[in-house]
Amino acid sequence: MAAAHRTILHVDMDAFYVSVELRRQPELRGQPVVVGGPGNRGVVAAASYEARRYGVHSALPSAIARRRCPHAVFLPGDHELYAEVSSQVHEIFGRYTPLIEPLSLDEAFLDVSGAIRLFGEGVVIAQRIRDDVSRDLDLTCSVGVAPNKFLAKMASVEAKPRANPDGIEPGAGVVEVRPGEETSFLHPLSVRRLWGVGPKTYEKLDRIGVRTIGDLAALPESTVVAALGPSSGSHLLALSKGIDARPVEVERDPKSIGHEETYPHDLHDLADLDRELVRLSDAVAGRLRKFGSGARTLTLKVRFAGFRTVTRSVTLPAGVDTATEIVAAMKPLLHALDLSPGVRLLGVSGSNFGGRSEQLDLFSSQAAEPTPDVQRSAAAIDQIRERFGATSIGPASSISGDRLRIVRRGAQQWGPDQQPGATRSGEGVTSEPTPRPKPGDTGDGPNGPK
DNA sequence: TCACCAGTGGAGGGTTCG
DNA sequence: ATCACGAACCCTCCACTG
Repeated sequence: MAAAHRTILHVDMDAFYVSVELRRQPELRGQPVVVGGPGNRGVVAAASYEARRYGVHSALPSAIARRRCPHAVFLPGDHELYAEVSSQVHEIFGRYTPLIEPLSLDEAFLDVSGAIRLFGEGVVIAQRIRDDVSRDLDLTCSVGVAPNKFLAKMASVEAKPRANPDGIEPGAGVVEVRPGEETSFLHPLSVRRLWGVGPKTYEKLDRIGVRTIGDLAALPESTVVAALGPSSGSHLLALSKGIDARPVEVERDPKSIGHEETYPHDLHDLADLDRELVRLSDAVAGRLRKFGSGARTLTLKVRFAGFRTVTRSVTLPAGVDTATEIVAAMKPLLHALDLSPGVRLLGVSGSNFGGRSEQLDLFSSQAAEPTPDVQRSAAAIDQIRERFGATSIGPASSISGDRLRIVRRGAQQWGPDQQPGATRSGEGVTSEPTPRPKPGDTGDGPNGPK
């Protein structure tokens, strides 16, 4: 039988990317430091608490961050290093429970219900994890302890340090919401804090007089469902009462795989767009093969100058996993659009998995079925990249006219570097998907409790 | 022929999160 | 006066089937 209640931890690293940078540049400690895309079209991925005092926070456009805090040190970011450190953090979690659900490089849920006999209460485990992380990795984190994921996440926010214009308040480090305390903890908070309430949903709730989580919890389900729809409505109402039965899920298969890129300058030339389409398709195809499944549905995303965004999709009879096939499906969709305003962003993604794609072994010629050339050459490309690096080979049509280098900027994380003249060779597009900046990390930010 | 119903899957857009 | 990237989920509309 299931336990009477679970003990869930939400662990959130403090200013993660910045803190990792400070380990190798200790002379920057105590200064405002920002990690993110430096260009005009970039955003902040992480800000030190010193920088947050000036209103700099995750997802803030870099241009604004620079204005708010001109003396801040801006660093470009090193995703590979953060991933490496993240796995070391993960290893520490593993000392206490195998039930770990990573939310991003710097956040995870842990179900420690079964670890209490061995290590002590939830808060004890939380503190031990903080001690381990501090001692072994020289990093700090904040931990929420609660009977479910939602409350644990809310609690970790309360546990965090806070930056105001006047200074930095250290956080409690660990905050627990005990069974029975759910509503007293939750109800005074702004409904904006609910997981799933963004600006639009807040607007709808505001119109029916809901400001706090308590306001929402007091409403009949029919009212909430009428305002927000059946799915979101009943879900948010449950959360407002502190109810969240979602389990900590150790491994979840992705439901879509895609790449998109914002360009330092809007693209007008169809040849440029076609070339970019090939590049993105090639990146997606490579990841589909690595994942071991073809995508039946392919979606093209175009953001025009002026920010209007459209998507166009097709569903094929069978899954595909080669650049050739993806380009063949996407090109007509792209060409059917009026591209005259100029294109700011292009994206390609695959979903609806299930098509064929066994990893073909190029050099042992025992392919089970007769293999189309496209697939055999795709497998060859994967192997060459495996051996010689992601930039070693790319589609001929992704080579830009004015230089002989294969242009694979790919794995662009927080926006274009901008610098119009500078060439950038960079990492292959086939690397892992990009992480996140998160506005909520600051604890208060632009929209605190009203 | 029309209207309606329920279910399904696709297309397109929107919202939210990290 | 500036807004990245990757992914999940939701909603609405529509075509089609029976």
